[in-house]
Amino acid sequence: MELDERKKKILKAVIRNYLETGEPVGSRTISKYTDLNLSSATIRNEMADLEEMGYILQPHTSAGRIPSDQGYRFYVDTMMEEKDREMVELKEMLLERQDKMETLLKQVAKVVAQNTQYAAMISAPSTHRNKVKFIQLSRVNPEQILAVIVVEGNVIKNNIIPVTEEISDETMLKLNILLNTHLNGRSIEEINLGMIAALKAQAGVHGNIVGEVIDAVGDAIKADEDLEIYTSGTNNIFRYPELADNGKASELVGTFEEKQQLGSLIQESLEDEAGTGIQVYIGDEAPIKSMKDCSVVTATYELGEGMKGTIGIVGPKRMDYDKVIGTLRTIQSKLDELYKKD
Amino acid sequence: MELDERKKKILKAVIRNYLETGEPVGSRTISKYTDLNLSSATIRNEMADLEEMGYILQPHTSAGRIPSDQGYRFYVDTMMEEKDREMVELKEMLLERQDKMETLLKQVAKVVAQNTQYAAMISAPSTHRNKVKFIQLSRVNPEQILAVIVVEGNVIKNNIIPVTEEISDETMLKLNILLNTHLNGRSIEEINLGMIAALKAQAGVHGNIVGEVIDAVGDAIKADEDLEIYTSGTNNIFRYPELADNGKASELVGTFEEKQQLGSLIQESLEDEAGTGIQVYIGDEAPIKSMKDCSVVTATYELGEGMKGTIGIVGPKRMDYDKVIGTLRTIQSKLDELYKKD
DNA sequence: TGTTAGCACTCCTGTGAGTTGAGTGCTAAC
DNA sequence: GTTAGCACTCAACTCACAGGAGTGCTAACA
Repeated sequence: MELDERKKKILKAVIRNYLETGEPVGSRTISKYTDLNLSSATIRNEMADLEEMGYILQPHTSAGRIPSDQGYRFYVDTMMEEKDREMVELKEMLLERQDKMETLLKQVAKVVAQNTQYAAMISAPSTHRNKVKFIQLSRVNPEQILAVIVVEGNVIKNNIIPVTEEISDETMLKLNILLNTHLNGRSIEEINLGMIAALKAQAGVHGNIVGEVIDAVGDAIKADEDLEIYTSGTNNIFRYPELADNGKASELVGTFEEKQQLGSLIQESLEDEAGTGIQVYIGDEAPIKSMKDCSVVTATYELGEGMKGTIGIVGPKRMDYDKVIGTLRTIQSKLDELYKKD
Repeated sequence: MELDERKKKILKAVIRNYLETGEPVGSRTISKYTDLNLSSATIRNEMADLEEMGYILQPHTSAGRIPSDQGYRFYVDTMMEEKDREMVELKEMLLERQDKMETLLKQVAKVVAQNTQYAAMISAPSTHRNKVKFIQLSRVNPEQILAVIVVEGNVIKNNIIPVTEEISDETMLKLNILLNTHLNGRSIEEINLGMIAALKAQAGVHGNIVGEVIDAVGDAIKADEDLEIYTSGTNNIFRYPELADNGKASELVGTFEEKQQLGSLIQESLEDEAGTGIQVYIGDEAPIKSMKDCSVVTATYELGEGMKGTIGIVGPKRMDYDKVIGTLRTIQSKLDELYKKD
């Protein structure tokens, strides 16, 4: 059977109505609130067809229809009319410049959650294939040396190294030069065991310091990889009865707290980039099973230098996709501006 | 009226029973499950007295009794029998040494949540009245200077300062000496406007760099104050019907996500230290209003050098206080050991 | 005087019947 | 192809009623 123009209109009307009310929608409603000028009986026939084709379904015989996952998918793919969202709070927020990435991200998540009334998450931007940019050893006091490692993307790692023996200024200088000449500009793949051994040999009795520094380098690059994720508005899930029942709510809250679980979502969204960087997962499409009754919309954002992160919104399947996607687009461009201004 | 031995026994029995079942407990139950050998009628008389005195209450006329906040309070203050908790996971966890404070705290929170089946939170230890320990400026590349500030307690703050003019090695050295001689060992109160002005004047054209460094010093000390808090097991609240209903659950989840709100609790628990450092807040006693139907137990822990943090457990009023307090005590001592081993 | 048995009373809880109403599918007429 | 009409379905609500747990009170007992 074919999905002609009229069927599409009806499907759209069903979905729109259901997104608003959350109640199954009947033929009479459609007949009244569309410009099709068709009687409810005709609508009923069409709806029976749509059901057969899998776009909508009936919770029970004598109820109206609700969209199926396939229906939502069709809607998202072909019928959406993105709303342009103006977010006052966001503008204000970005006016007072955030120095700390963490604060910025938390704020963005908060604004998104407040604007959409869904749960929001955001991952810190991560660069891949980091290279060492700069290393600095300094003596804090006779027993402690501070190692600062800066890797590309200005991720900074500090490490305090305890030392037993006295270390002269000269030695410190030597170690600094040694480390910088050999490690700067190197990626983690380039720093191999042979190199490490050679460096340690050159450092002589202070080989252990070199060892610690190299460990810290590894950490600095890795730390960047185990992505930090911030969430906001988790409690918005209680707004939607279909998610708020005990079992589901508990699972979802758990997932949002155990942020690692969200990692797979972030990952997938970063990899599978198609054009605009906005992805919609409906029900089982998301890689997290506790979200099987949810829809998830993710957007990748870029903060320059290939620093990519992901923003995600989790809500019920009857999510206001138009609004959500509009919001995410706005955020994308604001973040872009923000970087350019820097 | 006086609270004689028998009344106490009955009160204890009512509370114990209610903690287990969560159902109002009737006179017959008490008569059967205590060694008092009294008939239900007698128990009823006593229970009427206990109700009049405010220790227990009736949800409705024909129901059993449940403890009032006052009843819980009395129980916690005078009748508890702490259980010694052995936590296998904790031991294992602490065996594999955690290098990162953050990971350690998250793990502790997780273990506590899993062991108690309540929601857990933990604040990072913070030292008060920090002093600057060490400052180091270094040139990452011609346009960027990295400032590293170490304050007491080894809190480290990095700041990248963009510069337009070329800065010579000599100037860098001078700036380093200038900053270190004047700022090291100073607390935030000691660094006043006059001092800042003087430093800027001495730095001449590079006054802006000094300004940025001083801002960073402020941040480093402040960063330590706006406490980091980690949570775990938020979804445990769904185990307890009295907390799981939509409105309450939503509020609680919100509170746990907005970690600042938990700050007041942490603060209070740190200040009001009476001996063991364990505090019990029943209902309204806690400074957070979304927890009015909860009980909160907090414990301060010390990681040496006056680094104090707080662990908290949030659950229903019918919390297994004995177990929770036992657990917290165990954690306290384990963390203590951990520090000593260092 | 303290304890207990007995009894009427309260009130939550569960159940089953009956009603309502929204919505459907089908048929026949337009 | 569209529509009016009608019988049918089924969740949701209401209501009455029974059951049961628990109480308070009274009177009797040790």
